[in-house]
Amino acid sequence: MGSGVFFILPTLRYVMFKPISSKLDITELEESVLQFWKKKDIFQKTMTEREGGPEYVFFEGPPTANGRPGVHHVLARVFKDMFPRYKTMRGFHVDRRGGWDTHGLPVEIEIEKKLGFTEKSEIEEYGIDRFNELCRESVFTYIQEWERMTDRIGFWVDLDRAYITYKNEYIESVWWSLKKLWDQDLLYQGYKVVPYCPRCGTPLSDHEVAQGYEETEDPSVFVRMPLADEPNTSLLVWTTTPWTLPGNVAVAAHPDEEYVLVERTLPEGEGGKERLILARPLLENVFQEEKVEVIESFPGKKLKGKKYRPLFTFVDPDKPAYRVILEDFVTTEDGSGIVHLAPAFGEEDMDAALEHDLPVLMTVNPDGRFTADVRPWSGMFVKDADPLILEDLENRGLLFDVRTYVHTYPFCWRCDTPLLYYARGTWYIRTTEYKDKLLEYNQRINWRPEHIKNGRFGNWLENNVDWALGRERYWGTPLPIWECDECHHQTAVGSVQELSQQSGQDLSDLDLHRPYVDEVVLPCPECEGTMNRVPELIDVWFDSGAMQHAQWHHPFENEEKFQEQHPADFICEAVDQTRGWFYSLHAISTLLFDEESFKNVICLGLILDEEGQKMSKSRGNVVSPWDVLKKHGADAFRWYLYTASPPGQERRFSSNLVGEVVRNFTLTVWNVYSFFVTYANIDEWDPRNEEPRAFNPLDQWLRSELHTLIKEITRAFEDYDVLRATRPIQEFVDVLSNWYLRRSRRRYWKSEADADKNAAYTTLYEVLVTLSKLLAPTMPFLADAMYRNLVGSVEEDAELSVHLDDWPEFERELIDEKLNEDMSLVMKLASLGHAARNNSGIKVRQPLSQVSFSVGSASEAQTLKSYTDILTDELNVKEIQILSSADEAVTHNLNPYPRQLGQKYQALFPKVREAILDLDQKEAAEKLLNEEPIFVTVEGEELEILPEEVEVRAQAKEGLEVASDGAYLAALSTEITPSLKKEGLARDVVRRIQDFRKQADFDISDRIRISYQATSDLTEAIQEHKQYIMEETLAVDLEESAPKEESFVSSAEFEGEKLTVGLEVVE
RNA sequence: GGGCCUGUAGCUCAGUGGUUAGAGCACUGUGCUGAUAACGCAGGGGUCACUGGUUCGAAUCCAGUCAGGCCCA
Repeated sequence: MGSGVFFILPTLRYVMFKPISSKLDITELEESVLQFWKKKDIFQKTMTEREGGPEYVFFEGPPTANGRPGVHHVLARVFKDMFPRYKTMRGFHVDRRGGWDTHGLPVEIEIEKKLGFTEKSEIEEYGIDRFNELCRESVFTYIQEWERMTDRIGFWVDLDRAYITYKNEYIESVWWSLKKLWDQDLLYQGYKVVPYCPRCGTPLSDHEVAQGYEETEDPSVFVRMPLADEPNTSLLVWTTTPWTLPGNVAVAAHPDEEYVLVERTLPEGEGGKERLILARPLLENVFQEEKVEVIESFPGKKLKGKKYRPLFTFVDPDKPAYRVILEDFVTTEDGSGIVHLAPAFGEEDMDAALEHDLPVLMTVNPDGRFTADVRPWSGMFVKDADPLILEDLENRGLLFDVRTYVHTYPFCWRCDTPLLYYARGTWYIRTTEYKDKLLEYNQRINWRPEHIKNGRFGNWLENNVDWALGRERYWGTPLPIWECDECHHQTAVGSVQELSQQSGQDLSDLDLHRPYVDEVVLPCPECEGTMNRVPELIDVWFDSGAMQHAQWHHPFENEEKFQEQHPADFICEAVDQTRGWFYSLHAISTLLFDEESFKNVICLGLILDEEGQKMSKSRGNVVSPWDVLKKHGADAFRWYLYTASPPGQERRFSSNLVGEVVRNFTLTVWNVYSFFVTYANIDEWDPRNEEPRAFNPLDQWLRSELHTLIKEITRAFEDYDVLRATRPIQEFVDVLSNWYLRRSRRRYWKSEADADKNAAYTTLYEVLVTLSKLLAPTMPFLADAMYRNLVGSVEEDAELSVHLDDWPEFERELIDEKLNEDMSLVMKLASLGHAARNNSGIKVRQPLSQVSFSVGSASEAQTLKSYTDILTDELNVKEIQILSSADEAVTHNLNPYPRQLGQKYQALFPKVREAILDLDQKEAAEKLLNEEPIFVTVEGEELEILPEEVEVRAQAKEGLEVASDGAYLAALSTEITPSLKKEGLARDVVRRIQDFRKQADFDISDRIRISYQATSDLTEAIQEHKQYIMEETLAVDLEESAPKEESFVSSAEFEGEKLTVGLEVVE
């Protein structure tokens, strides 16, 4: 033990490091680190101290604080946290501004529920002003819990300066961007087909629609649409919604499917024959048993542009209509392969209408009843008119067949009315015009996981449709477009100032929300009329996507800040944001700023519960982050999320899995750290000392591994590869604790303070300090606690916190790959040695004379020779031997490596393999082990087989305690001589006394006196190894006598011997 | 219905062309320990979702099927 201990009283002892308990109280540690950060303003300092450094730009995707934060929010937040922390340590300045998303339907629904509303109209009756006030209050219902959670998990984001989407300045910036789009003619009014409840008179959101799918039976109708230019020939057209037929403007066929013209005989009484066109794969489906004659067969393309006579002519189309168009969405699984298109009542129909410039016939009123134009059924609910429409067609000979069709169809979740797909006028952003740029700029983004780039996100951009911006709601950013009552002239307003000017009143204090903004009227510049704001709000996704400029109130303020902070270097959200925030950022940036919005993005998988179900409020399976935080702490929680699976993959989560991290990783780090602090303090070891250091191979190896680790981790961070930035640290800590420290332990508590000991401390110190830095971005609490004790206690000018220090640089000259490989061979052999001992049933405490190893090559044998010290010690044997193929103990056989030989000889490989196995195995093995080639003849050709192409496996002969794995084998000599036996007994004595010391609660460095009584063989062993026992147990005296009364007395039995000892501390 | 992802031990996940599929946890046995709520060694536990194909060789590549998830219809 440290020499100083003897002469200086403990209380006076100079303690370099703050003593720490070997038992870690995670919660207490983390809380104290949090307090320290707060007290010393560390987070602010990480920003201010890096001012002037290069900028690293992070965008916070704003959450909504009207719900409690869950585990999935923790997931996103810890991933968001690690890169800014890392970049800060690399010298970058990161402005980590927070944000809150505050508008939107979910907020409104909460309030509607609270007020017990079931109809939209109730909101207006209640008053939009009061309603919106409630929304405004509710969005921060849980803000304190969000702040508490954010703080507790160590997500450093500046919430005091957070942008808030409902603020006037924010809305004004959004208005500016909308005006800019308007000026570029990218904002327009058009139709969007939405799921619509005719009874409630409102469109439904996707979420609402998804709740109401039910299986239902609808008519499956085949109608004839007679071709205009070919007599007695009709297209056979299919629909399940007869009420949409008066709105028909075209039919669609698939361009590449095969279509046929058939002739059939009309039933008795109708006389004659008719010709019909339909898809060939559906012939049987349509005609079933009936025999028809196929006249002609052709691809769908041929039908393009064919004109037909409309079924109804209630409304005059304002554009050319009634022709065949080609669409890929047409299938030949149901119906006839020719689909009727009514653009007002189907999204695909509407898209096709836009693409082919077809008219849109509005034959249905918003209440779900036919318009006055549709004379026979005017005012009738469309579903009720179905049979009448069919009857009409039947009478006119246009109905071919009516069947029934069972499918899932959405119903209103409130009133169970079947939903109609119905075109509503709304506002669009013409993103399609920028499709090429959207795609081009997407290529510049580094997506994690990569497949999102050209997969989910790329496909979404490929199939880009104009962004439907309008919402007929209340709590959101109002669309700043005013329209004249008289001449319908429209104008967009891009700022409060503009609005003031145009309205002729000072509106600088106007709340830009409804209903106040609706009260502002403008004089029409084109006529005498007045202009009112259009009723729509905008999609909340536009709100959050606009944060890239709106958070700075750009362009009204902070121009420099905006330039500096765009685009983002890094953003991170879950994969469900692909078409949400990721898209809205990308689209707005592309259209407005002509560049990508973010350069790197981590797209997280969703968190599932233990059963693999999505966590959601409605399912009630949400794991509260607080349960995890209280039990296991934030570091372990974070570490689990980083290391459990690739970030992009969905993951099952449970609190227990986080507990594993604590046991496996956190505590291991802690134990190494606490070991170091304990012994360094006892030895008064000072990292600044300039005493000589003699690094042994283990030190060199550990440092080589450490610098390899720094290199790997740094590369992984630069690559946004979270698994590789974390998992290797875990592996490193494992070998640090279970190999380096296990093998080096005695160096720390031997008496001499020599160059070897100094080297051991130096190595461990460097490793721990470096680890604290490597762990800082991911385990910020533990890392800082370690750093502040290890570095802060020593260096006067040390940084206050690891998070203010620089990231470690690896030193190339310390990395020795050969050494790394050699050591892993040694560890492998140690493991085999343990296995052999285990097989023998002889405990490790019993020294044995020798263990023999067989290895795979001459160079490995060389390696083994240079590390015999480590192995003799680890395996408690006196001697290590190397087995050669000539030895009696072992036989060898050959295992041709498929990888090498298979690639080299391809189809010949099986024969090559045979030939190798046919050789004299012993002779061939000998050559290969000496790194010489062997030769085989295959199909008359002599082939040279190289040593690296064949594995030489060792097998022990009978009668030895062995363990083997592939080429490696350990054989143990199991003879226990009387001398070995005594040595074993002495070690047993040491083991018991150490145990008693622990039981007696002596201090690690206490010197003791031992008195003992033992059976005769044991006594002999103790006497023979007296010096050894005294050294190991820190005894100043070891004598055979009855224990004194005041001493700690205990006894033990082992190996058939009895031992009683009395221990007393030397004062 | 479409797109993307996933399916490997009881659980969480590695393995992306090499014949003998791994790790950690959990379980059983055993050993070690004055840093260890640890650790070492061993054992049980697998139709690599299924079917077909390519290949000397497939968990891995291809096609299809099934199941789960997300997004969109």
